[in-house]
Amino acid sequence: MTFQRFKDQIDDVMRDSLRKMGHKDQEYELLEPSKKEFGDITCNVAFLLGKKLNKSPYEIASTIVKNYLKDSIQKQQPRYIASVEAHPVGYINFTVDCIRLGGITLKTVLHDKNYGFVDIGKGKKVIVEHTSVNPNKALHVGHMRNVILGDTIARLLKLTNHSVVVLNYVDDSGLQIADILVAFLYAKIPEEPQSEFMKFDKYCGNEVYVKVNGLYKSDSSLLERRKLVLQALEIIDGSISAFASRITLKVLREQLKTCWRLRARYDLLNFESHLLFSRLWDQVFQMLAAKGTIEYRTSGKNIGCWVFTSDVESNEKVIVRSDGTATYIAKDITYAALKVGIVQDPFRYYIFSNQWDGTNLWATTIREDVAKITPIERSVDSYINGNISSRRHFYPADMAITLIDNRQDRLQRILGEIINKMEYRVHIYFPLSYGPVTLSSQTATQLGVSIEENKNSVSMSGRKGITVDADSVLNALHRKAKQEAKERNPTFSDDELAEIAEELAISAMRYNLIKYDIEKIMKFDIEDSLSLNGDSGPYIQYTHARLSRLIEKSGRSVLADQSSNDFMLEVADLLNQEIECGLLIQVSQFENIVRNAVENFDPKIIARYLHRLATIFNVYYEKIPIVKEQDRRIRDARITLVRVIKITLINGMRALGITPLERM
RNA sequence: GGGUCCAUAGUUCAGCUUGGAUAGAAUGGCUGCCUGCGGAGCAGCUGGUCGAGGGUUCGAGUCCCUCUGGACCCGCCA
Repeated sequence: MTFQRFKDQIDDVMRDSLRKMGHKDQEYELLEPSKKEFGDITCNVAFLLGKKLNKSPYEIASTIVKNYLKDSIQKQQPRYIASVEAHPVGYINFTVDCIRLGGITLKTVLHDKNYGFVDIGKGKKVIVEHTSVNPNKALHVGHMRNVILGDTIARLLKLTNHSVVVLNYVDDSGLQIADILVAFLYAKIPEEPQSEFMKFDKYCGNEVYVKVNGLYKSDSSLLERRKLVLQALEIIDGSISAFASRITLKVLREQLKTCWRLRARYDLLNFESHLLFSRLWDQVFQMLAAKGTIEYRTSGKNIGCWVFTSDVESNEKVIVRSDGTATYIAKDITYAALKVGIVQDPFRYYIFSNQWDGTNLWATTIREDVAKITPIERSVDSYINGNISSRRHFYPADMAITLIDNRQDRLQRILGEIINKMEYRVHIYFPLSYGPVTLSSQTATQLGVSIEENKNSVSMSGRKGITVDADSVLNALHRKAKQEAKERNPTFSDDELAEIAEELAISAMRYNLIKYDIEKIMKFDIEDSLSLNGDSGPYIQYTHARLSRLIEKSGRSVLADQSSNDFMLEVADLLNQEIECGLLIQVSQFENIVRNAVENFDPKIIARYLHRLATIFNVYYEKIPIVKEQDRRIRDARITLVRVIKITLINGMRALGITPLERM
């Protein structure tokens, strides 16, 4: 902890002073001042005491400062507080000793490549479920928000020493899948897209699904077919199931390509069909019935059903229909129960694929024996090569986080209630809800969607074809970034440019999807999203490239041995410009930023921090000579500061899944 | 009908958890800054009755109430 040392010290001297004044239990807050001239940390205690003592805040503040605080501060060793002042408004403003804080910050960062990633998790196991898109369509930008938020949170948790398992739930047995199957089997819609450039996931979602939904209106026999298909999906070894498996895996592979392209990763694919075949629900049902969590209705509206009565909702929720079949929330309960260990893991696993980061992606299977894996499952992925049927330990976890669209909040609350009644550990099941993505009116108009006069955004709808798929946005970003990179680096080969462009596209997309408040609806505008300037991922990368160039040009340091303690203070002493102090303070706050982001599951905090750090550095770069500085010692001190900023920036980028570039 | 959430520069958004000093970014528009460390940058100007009204408070963008406008949720569908 670096900046925290300063804060802790203020806490100490405040406590000490208040105790001596006879206000031992007086509360107060240590806040970040709104302006730089008000110091580095400010305390509001005089306002709070003023109320009690009926005196003016300034009077109290100056008494505390003069009579108590100054003495108390003198005794601190080492002293991080440089000065303290009672402001006429009533605040007590503390200023940090930049040399002491700078010294300890430089030392900490230079000795720890993982600077900032404090051990918050202590090995605690966390399951993060994200993506979970029906395998009948291409991912649109709304899905991408789920993917990127989930992936970033998983990264943050992993970097802070949580044991993380990332799940992707594949709903391969619902109505939407049946639609696609009906289209191919009975509606004469070809199984292969007309154009070889059309991705299969997009083909299914944008053409097949839309077409078959149109056909239902004119040909009601297709609806009958769909009913039969739905039933057939529940037969383990049926031909419909096998066909369904082939189609959904084909779509899934295309979806995963998009997710992997954005540097998301998973540990396990959980297939809904396997969950159903496992009969786990029967166990869960027995437990719920035995505990009285769900009740059988013998009269009233829901006669013949098993229902759950919420403590907070007025309407009771049907869990088992009067015909004995379970409603869809049953599988959510089952899945949640599995995640938190209420029921035993029934699955076997096989390696579905290798991923971009070198890790294996596993998938569930309900087969006990390698040989029984169907040729279809096998052929779909050549990576399998017999490595099937391992027992793995994906479940249970100390905490299960699920990324969900906030339109499902109500349902998830009920689910949470049910889990809490089965499991004594609280907050173990944690739905993390985010606002859906809507399209700006401009973007909607570009898609040919007519919008009402007073509306300035449009909800996406797969059925109506109102979507912006992730691949198209990425491709557009890639093209634009490549063009710009080429203008700046005319000598680079096409491959080099493509590589850079891809990293810029990924970073622009990822940054854009996490920078907004997680719980708020996000308006997506295709033009805005293509921006590579300002508050964006590429801006961070640009700053990193600048830092790299400076280090590259710096040569050998004339300063003392960099591992010594004296070196740190020597360097901090040379960094006596105001903006250098500001940069050191920023760097020293990174640990607190990470802690904040993890505790609130809020990646936006990291993005805002990186932007601020990069901005201050870019101002520094404009104002102060670094490599050009004539005094060798000052020059080398500045290069040391540059190195420290670079490490901090890189670590923030690691958390966000943005690649630091050397050139762009 | 019941419930959840939102409203802050032309636009997109921070700030609200925990009330405090002159409400911040980005973008757009206008204007400067490269023979110099990377101009995907920096500096300046422009731009706000914090939806409206009331209340609590020494003090409200922030807390409470009412109203207006908007989004979403509430099935023996998934």
